[in-house]
Amino acid sequence: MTLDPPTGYREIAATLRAAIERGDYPPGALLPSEPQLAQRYGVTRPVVNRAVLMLRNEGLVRVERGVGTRVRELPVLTRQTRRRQQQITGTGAARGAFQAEMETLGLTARSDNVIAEVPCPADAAGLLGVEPGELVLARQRRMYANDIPVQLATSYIPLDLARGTVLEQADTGPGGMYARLADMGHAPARFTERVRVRPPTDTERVFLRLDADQPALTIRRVAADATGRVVEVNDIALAAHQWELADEWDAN
Amino acid sequence: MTLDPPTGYREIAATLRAAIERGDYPPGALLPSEPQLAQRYGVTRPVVNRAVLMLRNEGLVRVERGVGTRVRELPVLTRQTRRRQQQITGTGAARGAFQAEMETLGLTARSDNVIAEVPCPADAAGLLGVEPGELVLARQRRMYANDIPVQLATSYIPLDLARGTVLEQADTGPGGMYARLADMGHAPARFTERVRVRPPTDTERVFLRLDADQPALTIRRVAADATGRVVEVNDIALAAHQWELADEWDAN
DNA sequence: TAGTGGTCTAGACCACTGC
DNA sequence: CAGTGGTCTAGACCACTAA
Repeated sequence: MTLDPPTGYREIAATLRAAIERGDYPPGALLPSEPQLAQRYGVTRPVVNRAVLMLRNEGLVRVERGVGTRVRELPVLTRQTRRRQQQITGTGAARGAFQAEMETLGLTARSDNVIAEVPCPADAAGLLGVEPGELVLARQRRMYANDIPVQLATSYIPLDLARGTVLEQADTGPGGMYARLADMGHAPARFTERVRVRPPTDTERVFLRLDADQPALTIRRVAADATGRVVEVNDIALAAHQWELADEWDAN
Repeated sequence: MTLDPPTGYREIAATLRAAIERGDYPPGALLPSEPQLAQRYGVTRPVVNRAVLMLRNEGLVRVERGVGTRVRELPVLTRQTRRRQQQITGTGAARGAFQAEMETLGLTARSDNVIAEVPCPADAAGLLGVEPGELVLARQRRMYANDIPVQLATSYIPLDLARGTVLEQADTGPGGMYARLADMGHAPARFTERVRVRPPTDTERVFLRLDADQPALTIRRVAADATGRVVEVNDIALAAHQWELADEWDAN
């Protein structure tokens, strides 16, 4: 236990972190300005800025330019693995899973879609069996909780499966995309998911309101039909500080 | 495309990142010193330091004090979910799973154990049904790849189950800890895993050689027996940049 | 001892915001 | 306009490492 004033940007960061967790600065509140903090702790502003940077990287606070530094507002969100989502809600009900989870937390869920034919990302081309840069259908879903962006999911589907089908429409009907793929004889039979933590892409950083130093939590799901052909690659991006991934299963 | 010299710490960071990915600085190599980089880019050293900080937070480089800044040596490691590990290797073969994965990558796996009775961490006490601070058995396993620390896993087991049993020994015999719990009539029947990204604790930071700003990827697995009693809480900590989590399953 | 990064001072100018 | 954070200069002193 130290009663001395905090020295060094780490101690200043720890002091601010404790104050936030204690509730001195509730969610949505502004921290004192950096000049004020600098005077309070007897250091120069770059030192305070460095301390605040730690809290930003943790996702504890977020800067609004020209306004100030604000305490994070949303609680931590939980995402059940897709495998669990299917067990609980039946195939293809990702939309419902997001809605349900947000409602559990007392949050308002909202999402919108952007659908376009785009050049296939290089790291997905091999999986989808197309040339890098070849056009594929991209279905991007942007999800919000209390109107705060929290998740960005982009599905890539080969054009020979998607073109001229309802997969090019915003509403894919009952059972969603996977039910339509099943109708076409390409029911997903095997899924893989890979979770990574990495710096956000520019798209992810802007949409998820991340700093350049804040990590994105990413999930790549690959769906293959019974023949082993990959029919969908789904790239999901989350703010790492904002989410928890959950799984649950029985022994054997 | 810009041919101008990089300006600002972000561009300098991007330049260095590109040089590393291009192989100009191979794994294990030292970057030029910060004074050298400052002169090269026509900025002061704090600016270079800030650029290098970005690369450190990404896990791309690591500082050795008094020596220099070194490019990360290990490739990205993969961890199958425990559920998958069980499917593949049978119950309780986590040790084998780590060994096998490292061998696949051509790395040498090693691990050691620390076993002790410790006060139960506050956030595990409720799950284990003990008072906060009450003693529980802690089995900590530290894992290395090519002698580089890569994973720290700590199991907490209630003392009334563990005391006087082989669970207090380093070697728990064939089938491992879960087989012994089964012998005692407390076979794990239901597992939950929760994945979080957060700043490392001091213990994690030191063991995993993380900077204070680098995130840890953590997994908390809870094992309950058939009666629903929690018989183990396992906290796993990984360097977030170093690992990929993988899962795989069949539809329905 | 010389070289490394860790950290700080005491300024400064800038873009952006809300009034 | 004043206030916010973003970023930089031009130094400085420190602890640590390797020789």
